[in-house]
Amino acid sequence: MFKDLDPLLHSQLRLAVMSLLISVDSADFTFIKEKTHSTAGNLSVQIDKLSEAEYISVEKSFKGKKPLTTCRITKKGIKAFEDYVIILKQYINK
Amino acid sequence: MFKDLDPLLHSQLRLAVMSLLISVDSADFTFIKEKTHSTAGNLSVQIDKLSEAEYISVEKSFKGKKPLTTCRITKKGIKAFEDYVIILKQYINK
DNA sequence: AATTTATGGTTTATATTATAAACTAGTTTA
DNA sequence: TAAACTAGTTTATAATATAAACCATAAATT
Repeated sequence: MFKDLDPLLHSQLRLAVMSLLISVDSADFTFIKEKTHSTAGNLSVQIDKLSEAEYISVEKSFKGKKPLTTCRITKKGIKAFEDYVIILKQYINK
Repeated sequence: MFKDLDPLLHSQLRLAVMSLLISVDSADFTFIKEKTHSTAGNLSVQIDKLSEAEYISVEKSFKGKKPLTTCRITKKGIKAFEDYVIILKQYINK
């Protein structure tokens, strides 16, 4: 009971990002920003953290002349998310 | 999708405390401390916060000659916990 | 052509939170 | 009677989240 919750995932915005990415192949910065109702600054920081932990991969390219940041969840990220959910359920199921 | 998570509950220790209290009539400080593997200092602070929000009620008395702090979840706390769980599930169910 | 506005972010500063360490007050044990 | 223990609280510090300010380029406006 009450195993530690991965602090990287136990954050509203990072959890929302992971939740989003787990159900799509990839998503770009603007899309994630809209879906999560986050500010660009906050999202930028949180994407960096998830990326540094290798929970997601980030690819920077251009769409026409505009920069495009594309995110994907990694295998490590999927595993971490699934583990987090299992532990979290111990807290919320009664 | 991605409604805000009550920041008072989206904290590992406070969530553990609430999770514990929701399934018992009452619990004292030491019991909660053991069950949640927390330090007394941290637990004291977090109990105060839950108490100030009126998510729990705190009663200070004596067991023999030793101080005894007894905590109970309130109706407001039960409601907040239940709401939190509903919103959280939107993040973790795919 | 030069200023303004928009896009797609990053960096930095600040507010909030969590945690640990130190402290209080009294009790039990050696 | 001194040391160690119980049951906490308070305070200081470290970590985190968030907001505000900034940067570079592109597109639109005057």
